[in-house]
Amino acid sequence: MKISTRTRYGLRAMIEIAGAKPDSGVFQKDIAASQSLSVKYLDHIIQALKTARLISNAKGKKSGYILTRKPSEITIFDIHRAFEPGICVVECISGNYHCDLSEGCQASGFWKQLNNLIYNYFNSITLDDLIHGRVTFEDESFSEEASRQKA
Amino acid sequence: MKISTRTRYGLRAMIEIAGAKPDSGVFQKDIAASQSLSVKYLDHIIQALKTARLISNAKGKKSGYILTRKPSEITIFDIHRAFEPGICVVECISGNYHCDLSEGCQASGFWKQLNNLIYNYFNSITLDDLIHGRVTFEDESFSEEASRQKA
DNA sequence: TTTTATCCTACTATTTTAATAGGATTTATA
DNA sequence: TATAAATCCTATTAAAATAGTAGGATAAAA
Repeated sequence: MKISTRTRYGLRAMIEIAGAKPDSGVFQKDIAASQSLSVKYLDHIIQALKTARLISNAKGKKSGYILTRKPSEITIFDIHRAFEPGICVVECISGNYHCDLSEGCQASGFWKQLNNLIYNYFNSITLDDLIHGRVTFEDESFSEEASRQKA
Repeated sequence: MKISTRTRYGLRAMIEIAGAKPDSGVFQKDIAASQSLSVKYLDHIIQALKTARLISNAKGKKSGYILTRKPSEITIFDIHRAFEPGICVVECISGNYHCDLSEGCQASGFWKQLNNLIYNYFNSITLDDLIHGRVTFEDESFSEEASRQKA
């Protein structure tokens, strides 16, 4: 249950582009610098965002990226979809998958609900919410219990 | 964002054990057969559940597993925890992680909320809910939009 | 025409996960 | 008391996914 680093970097890149002055595009090298990534690596991430038509730029030397839509019109699901084909927590709930056991599988409903929960969340939050600090989590205790990690 | 197959099989094994007649334990070979897994592979999964003290058995030839608690007292989070150290959708929100950018990271709140959402869901559903069919998902349209997968 | 920046594709390395394998231990039972 | 059935335990291999690097083509501003 890990979000890929590409998606994480992609979201941060979007936040950075969204936060720039409206008239000036943002360069890859600046994003790379502020996020401590090589320009070459960030390149993939930027290209994925561009292919998904979330950002655009002029060609040539004076390029630099801007959003194609207002931050309030870009959901996190849109950004996630630039890097992943969709949200699918287990293969066996995707459309064309056939499972011999699915007839009586008492777990599939649980996974479908989980999938839906995540999808609805991703779809309900926009880039605008993030850049205006409307999505925060104050309670420090959550990480103790739930997000314990390998040493 | 994939649930590991071990966790999936583990959940199904728990459902199978929970669904057995109360007085008779369930054998690995029977679970393996009904889920089309080798006994050797299922072995790992069963051992993880046992280490997590979710199931127990007698030693020797007439073994066979039973739940250590009532299904209503076993949450999906308990089962998940038998296979994973915790729920952690991105490394950078776990307790002892330090991120240079976290000072002004406008994404971390989003990830923490996601983590919490999943944790609360896992914690709110019990094995009893599953074996009595209380967790279902009827709407067929969800998979079209959200869970599209690679061909 | 040189420089800056994106664009595009291929590749390598790393890590994670899935699955197999071999044999030790325990105990019912023939 | 031997043997068969079952779990227990550890090591290893195989496969897949992901992260990250590399090289050069292209476009346009200076």
